Amino acid sequence: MTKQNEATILDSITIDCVIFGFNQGTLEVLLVKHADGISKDKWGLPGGWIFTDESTDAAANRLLLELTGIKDVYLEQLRAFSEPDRFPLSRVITVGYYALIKKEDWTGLKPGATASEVGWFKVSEVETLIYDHLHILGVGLRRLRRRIKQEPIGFNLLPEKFTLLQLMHLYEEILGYEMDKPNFRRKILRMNLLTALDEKQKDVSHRAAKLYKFNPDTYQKLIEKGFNFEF
Amino acid sequence: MTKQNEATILDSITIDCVIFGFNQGTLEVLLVKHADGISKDKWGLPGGWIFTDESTDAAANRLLLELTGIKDVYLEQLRAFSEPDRFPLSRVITVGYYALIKKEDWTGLKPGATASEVGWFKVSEVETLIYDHLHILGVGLRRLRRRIKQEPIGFNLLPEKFTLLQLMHLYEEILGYEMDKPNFRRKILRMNLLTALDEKQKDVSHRAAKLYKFNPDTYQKLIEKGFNFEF
DNA sequence: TCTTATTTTAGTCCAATGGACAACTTATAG
DNA sequence: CTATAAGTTGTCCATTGGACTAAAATAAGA
Repeated sequence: MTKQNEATILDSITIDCVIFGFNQGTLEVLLVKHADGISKDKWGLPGGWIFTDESTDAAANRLLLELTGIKDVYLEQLRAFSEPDRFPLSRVITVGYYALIKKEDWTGLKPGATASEVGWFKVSEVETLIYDHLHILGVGLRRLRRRIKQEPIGFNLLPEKFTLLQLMHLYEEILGYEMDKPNFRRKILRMNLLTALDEKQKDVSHRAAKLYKFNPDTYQKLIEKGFNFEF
Repeated sequence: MTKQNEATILDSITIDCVIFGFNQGTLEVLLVKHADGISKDKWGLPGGWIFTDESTDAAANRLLLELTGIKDVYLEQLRAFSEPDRFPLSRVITVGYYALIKKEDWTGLKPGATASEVGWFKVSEVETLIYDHLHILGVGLRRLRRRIKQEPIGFNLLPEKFTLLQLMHLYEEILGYEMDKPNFRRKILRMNLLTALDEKQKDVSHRAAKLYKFNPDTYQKLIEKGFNFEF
């Protein structure tokens, strides 16, 4: 986190991003190991500075693209984190974001990224991070838990095509409790948000589950009719 | 909005606050008229600078105390607003807050406040504000609508003692639709959040309604048992 | 072809809830 | 005494959520 161009970068404000991914039934977060500075060799959230001519939203999107090479990511601001002593060297306020990415799109660190090392970690196993990043992660997780019950954003963590059971496992992992399979099916299908595909799972040693995809357009139309997603 | 002390105030970050009040069945917001500068004589949200040794939460609380003289106000951060051109003279990011105050506590502008004029306006009738303040107000209103369904925060807008019908009217006004009296009573009383008082309304030309108060301690205990407020 | 695994799918049961509605009771000011 | 508007009780019904049972389907592998 070194400033590259004093003239075009905002002083004393940064962004930090909680990037969630879902892999084999567990919720993961992308962390970076700092290459130098006072937090050398310690893990933290990916972050960066904000150009004077861009919004924080734009800065967060740029960071995400730089770091992952992925465009059009689900991204939402958490809030500003501003404790005076949160950053030990100077007074820096950070604007936190969280992002949901499909791990299938992740092809490894983009060449030329500044961090010395990046890695995916199980959210439940992250215990220490630099500065107040553990706190920001916690806020991000709570926000995700709340949002996923009110808006169909979970699909951003799954591949384009998924089975209902995968979706249920996603909910179970994030919310932290188990669900009933038949009831889950009924409830989610009743909403008419999913399109059943003519495809099935492959390479499984049991009856292959049908694949579905989430239909954002349908969702929009339902919203306009007053539909209220709720889980 | 002029800087008073270059040395102890953060550059390029401000706070702005949407202060809601409830008066005779309508939701109101506190606005200030700027005394000078490019937005002289125009209405906007109350805002201010942040000291280098305080968090934005602390700054918002300080602002509220300076402006209203009221302590212990319900206050929640909305988020950072950061469009590069939101403030015409320079690049300023603002952290938005919204607050709920009991209008009975409001005794007029605190002497010595900087704004030339302050006033309460019906939220539904506010049409123009300086900078992006109308946008911030909108975000605040949406947040209030969402929160009031999930957490018992509406009481912060009512007097200490209130009738069930007053509470219902508060919900109706904020959410924008009418409710059924008997059903509302049943639902809210079933939650056991309210303590019935031995007092009644006075000076009404009909049967006086019983007064209730909200009990935060009871709420806390219920939360710990897994209770989930929902309206 | 048979077995095994696990999903898909259909269906039941019950308690709780929300919404709509009717109607009666009470108390207060004037 | 009366008009007023709140309090209060209760019914009805459609919907939902949760718990549970169990049968049918199908893909891989032996």
